[in-house]
Amino acid sequence: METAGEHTKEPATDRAQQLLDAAEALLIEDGYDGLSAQAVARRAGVNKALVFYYWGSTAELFERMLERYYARHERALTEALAVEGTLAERVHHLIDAYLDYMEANRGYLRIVQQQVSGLGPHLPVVQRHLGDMMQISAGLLAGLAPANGATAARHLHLSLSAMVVNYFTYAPAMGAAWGPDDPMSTTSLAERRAHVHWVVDAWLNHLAAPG
Amino acid sequence: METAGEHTKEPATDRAQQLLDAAEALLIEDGYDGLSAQAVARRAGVNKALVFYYWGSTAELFERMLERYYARHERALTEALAVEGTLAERVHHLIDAYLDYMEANRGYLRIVQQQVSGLGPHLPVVQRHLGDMMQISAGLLAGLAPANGATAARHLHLSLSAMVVNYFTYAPAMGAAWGPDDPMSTTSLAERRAHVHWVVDAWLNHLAAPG
DNA sequence: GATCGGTTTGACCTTCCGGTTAAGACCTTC
DNA sequence: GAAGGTCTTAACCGGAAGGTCAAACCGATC
Repeated sequence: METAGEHTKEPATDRAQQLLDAAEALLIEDGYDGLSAQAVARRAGVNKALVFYYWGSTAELFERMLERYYARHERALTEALAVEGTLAERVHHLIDAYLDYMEANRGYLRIVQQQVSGLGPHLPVVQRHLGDMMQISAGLLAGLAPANGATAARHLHLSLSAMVVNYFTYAPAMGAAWGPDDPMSTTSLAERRAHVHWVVDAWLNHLAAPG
Repeated sequence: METAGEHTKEPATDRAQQLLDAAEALLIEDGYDGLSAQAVARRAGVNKALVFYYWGSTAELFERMLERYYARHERALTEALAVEGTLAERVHHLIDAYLDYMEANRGYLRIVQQQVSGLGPHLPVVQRHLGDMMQISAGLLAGLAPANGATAARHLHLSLSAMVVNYFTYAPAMGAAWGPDDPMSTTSLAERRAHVHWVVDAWLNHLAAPG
């Protein structure tokens, strides 16, 4: 009887975590295409067969990585929502948490985007969590967007998320066209943060006085 | 001496176009991962070797497909910009053209997103065009966003593009969480269109009277 | 020191990938 | 109908992928 090879649940062994971390590092460096049992094992300095011994399959390993990302993300957002304040302040808090998390977890966006746009095998997982996070965020936004239709909370959520997420995806990919500064530098990120906050203020303003 | 196998320039043969179209159809159905010389050939009903006979390599075929998408997209945007009107009207026109193009070319977004987020082999091509389109759009937006910093034209462009693009990427991926209606139905798309227009109006409003 | 369990490894299997090649089919043109 | 280019195909190659397996390792326990 194996101890680690229980593939129905997630193994919590040191080795298993080590492989998970190796996969995450690899994802950040080489993208999703660079992920393979061979590559993960090499990165962790062990034999390829260990990946299957601890995780059963590459699919389960990658899915676990995805779940870990989502768990961290949802916790970050929930914590941000727990802070008291006016509705506007709470939205600003949410944005900050969102940006902070993206900044600290560069591989997260990559794998999610990859799955969604590439009809990847883990799409159901992504789908489920996208729904969950929409509920979290839309619950707050519904407070300031009573109307249905064009200003429905789901639209606001999607746009908010889009403005945050696409910065990390596209600003670095624009190269010199973005500007002289590195989009991932502290000052650039602060500028983007200010932009998103400004947009939200514009929303609030326009919702209050749509002239 | 070959006639079609001139791999330095793009072949314009019927067969070559047929393979290109097959690749595009395949991209829409199965995503970028589903693309392979084998799959493209099978889809077109011909032998795999023809892909290499006409295109030299799968990389060149896919790159040509990408270039074709971008050429169409840039033409659509340029045409939209040629329409006369107030600044606000022209921005609304630009949004409409953007949305129309995305709606009509579902594979486009998929391959671009895939390349950018997956550090794909065609990233340089994407990078170049992202820069070009930024110039096109930012040139217009600069007229209404004089300020540097948080409201710089490049931020407005990125946010605009994000709100359009992410709808097609994420709304369908949210499943039931998005709502009862199919996000790609005519009425849903019209609602999204109204949303983006509303956001732009909010921007203009807030730029004029930032209180 | 023999045994026993969990751990680790190298060697191997199948499948699919991009790509090549030699030969056959086809279609003009003389 | 022979010639010669164009088009198309089956067969093949090397490499890398996911995955399996039996054997070797190794630290406990008796």
